Amino acid sequence: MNTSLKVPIPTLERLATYLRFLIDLEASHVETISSTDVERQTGINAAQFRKDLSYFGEFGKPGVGYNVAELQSRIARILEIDQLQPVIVIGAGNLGSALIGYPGLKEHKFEISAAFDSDPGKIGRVQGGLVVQDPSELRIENERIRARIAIICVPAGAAQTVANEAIAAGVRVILNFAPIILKVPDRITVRNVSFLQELAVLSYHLTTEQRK
Amino acid sequence: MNTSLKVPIPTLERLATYLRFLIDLEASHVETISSTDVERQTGINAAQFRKDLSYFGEFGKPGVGYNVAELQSRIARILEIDQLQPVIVIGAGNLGSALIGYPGLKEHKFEISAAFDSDPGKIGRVQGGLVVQDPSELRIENERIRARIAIICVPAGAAQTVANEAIAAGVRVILNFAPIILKVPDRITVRNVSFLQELAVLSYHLTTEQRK
DNA sequence: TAGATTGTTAATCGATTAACAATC
DNA sequence: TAGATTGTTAATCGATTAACAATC
Repeated sequence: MNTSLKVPIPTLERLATYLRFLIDLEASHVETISSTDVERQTGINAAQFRKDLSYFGEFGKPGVGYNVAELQSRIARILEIDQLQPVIVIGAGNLGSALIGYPGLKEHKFEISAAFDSDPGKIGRVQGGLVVQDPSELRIENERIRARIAIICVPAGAAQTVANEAIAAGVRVILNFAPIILKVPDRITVRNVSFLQELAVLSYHLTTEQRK
Repeated sequence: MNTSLKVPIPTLERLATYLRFLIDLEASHVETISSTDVERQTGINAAQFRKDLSYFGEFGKPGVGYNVAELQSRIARILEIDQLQPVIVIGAGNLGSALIGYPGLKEHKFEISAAFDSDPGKIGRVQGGLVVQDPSELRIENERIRARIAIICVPAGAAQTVANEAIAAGVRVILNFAPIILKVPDRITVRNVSFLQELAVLSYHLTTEQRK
């Protein structure tokens, strides 16, 4: 095994893809799979797959392949998706509501434990079984919930402020949907999701015709 | 200028970030900006910024910097975000509805021109000014709309089928929210957005504590 | 044993960044 | 002219992939 501590981000992203794929395989009662099978079915290079796994140990049997159930549960453990993880959502607009109502999260052990919004018209309302709260409650609420993950779906103008509040409340990683670059301390990890960025890249591809 | 045709994907992603940033600068009446300013305010390396732009031409004046308004409009042109682009949304559940109702899209010249869903309970209903249609209408509808961009927000099980239908209807690039790897012809570009993948990567970061 | 497939090393490829001559 | 900053080349860094000995 590759004892180095530096796991490339692309490797982590693919790990999540493998996990999804393995869950589907298990549902279709496939017991064993080889790295070549993975390549055929996902398009991810077989050597890449093996290399990705090598950061975390040995998972297969030479000449045989990988046990689907075992690999699945070991990847889940690596990604800490084997135990329920509380998450807070800040911003209960269209997107926030969609996330709160998304059943896939719970299936992957992410549980939305609280929702916040500064709109007085939303505070106190119930969404997906949660009462929407004022962001000023964030700190006190999170003493109880102890969420380390926050999802930010507020407009760009409010994002930095709520990010600061979330961090003060003990959040350590942030999934940011606001189209803005958040300034955070080094110890905090942020991942940005931007529909507009995705669409912009696709839009460029339209101009150039071909490309794989 | 770097006449090579191969623009790295990360460069395109950053281009979208620059565009957003420049729009904000323009709103604050900043007229000129240097690559060092960009680094200070976005965290993106100054050389990187200059290199990214170099794929598309010359944009600045040595000793002076870049004209914000001009750079903004030229990047918009490169990404084809200077003219209204029709988009179809397939899947009008929580996420699909959120996208249909997202004003940021129109601001960036993406116009959702049709929405489809196979749920009979949704077909015929109006959402965000659009009548939800049966996916079997996709082909005929798109003869009129001529959208080349489709956003897929159906469950995993239905995603490949609707992708095929979208492609048959003339769609050339796909933004896929379904947690599945779509099989598409080489000429089609797909970008995947996966909340679960994002959360999984963040979840891993929690296990390792530090990291930037 | 022969065939298959792993885990890992080494080679390749591509993206980031530092350095600097050219230019305003 | 002196100072600032560009665009681009070259050096560095990191990720992908091919190759293969080890192993079932």
